[in-house]
Amino acid sequence: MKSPGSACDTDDGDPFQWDTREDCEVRQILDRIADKWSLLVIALLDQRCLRFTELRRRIDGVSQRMLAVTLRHLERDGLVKRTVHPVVPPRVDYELTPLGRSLHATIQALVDWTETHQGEIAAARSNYDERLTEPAALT
Amino acid sequence: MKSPGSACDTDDGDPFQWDTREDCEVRQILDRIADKWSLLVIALLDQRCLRFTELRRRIDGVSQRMLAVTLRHLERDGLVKRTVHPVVPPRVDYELTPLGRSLHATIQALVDWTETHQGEIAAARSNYDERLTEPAALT
DNA sequence: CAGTATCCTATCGGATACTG
DNA sequence: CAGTATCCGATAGGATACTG
Repeated sequence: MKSPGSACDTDDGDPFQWDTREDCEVRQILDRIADKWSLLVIALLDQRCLRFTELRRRIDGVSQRMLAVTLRHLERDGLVKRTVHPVVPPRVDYELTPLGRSLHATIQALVDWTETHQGEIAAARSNYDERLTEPAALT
Repeated sequence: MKSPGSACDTDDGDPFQWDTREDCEVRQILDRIADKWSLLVIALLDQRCLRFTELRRRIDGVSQRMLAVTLRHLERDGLVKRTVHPVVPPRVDYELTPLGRSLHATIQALVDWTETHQGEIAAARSNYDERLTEPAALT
């Protein structure tokens, strides 16, 4: 029943299935940190508390809208604490919660991995790309 | 020059800037694992080598197109090895490279974090949401 | 200052049809 | 079996204008 001579045995009898859709828990947090600006915001706020405009200045290229949306998401997930000071002009401080700091520490492992292996990845990409552009060495 | 009475000192004099755009290295791999199917493919292939159709069956809801695109990306980044067996009907095996296994191990930390803290996240969301729907307790 | 509202576009990903 | 090609809708995100 099994195809021999292969490194992979294909007994697809065992029906091990994964939580394939959005109900997978890790998706929730992955969608959060993977969007364009969240990770940057978390990294900055882990250094110190910042105001809205300070964040805008430090994150080059972020639009006012997207910074607001990003902060709202992070606040909703309990990763960022928003503090409104009732003064004029208004002043709002953003800081990481303990949960946010904990997440940032965990993400740091991924950042470190990327720095360590970025050379391998770049090499793999070059290899893959040139293999497509010059299909010369066939023999 | 500084606004006193705040927990946050706002000396925005220090110009610590981040790599805000796509040239940030971690973005490369974050964009890879954060798309809809890559993480699932990596997780499955870390258990064992699989064929195209086997992956399709195990990943409920993935389209033929997106599975192909996902695998091509992972292959290009050197995370997945593609092996074509010259037989009819064609047979193609996919397996993680050592680099891919290494990445999956690193991601696992994030998965574990999510499982540990999903309760806190859910609680924060409920809290945030109900605070919007019932703005009653103001006093 | 710290947002919200509106509009618009680019990319992601699904459905379907076709092929070596 | 293992894809590719084409079309098409949904959504992320940018630009701009307005507000408490």
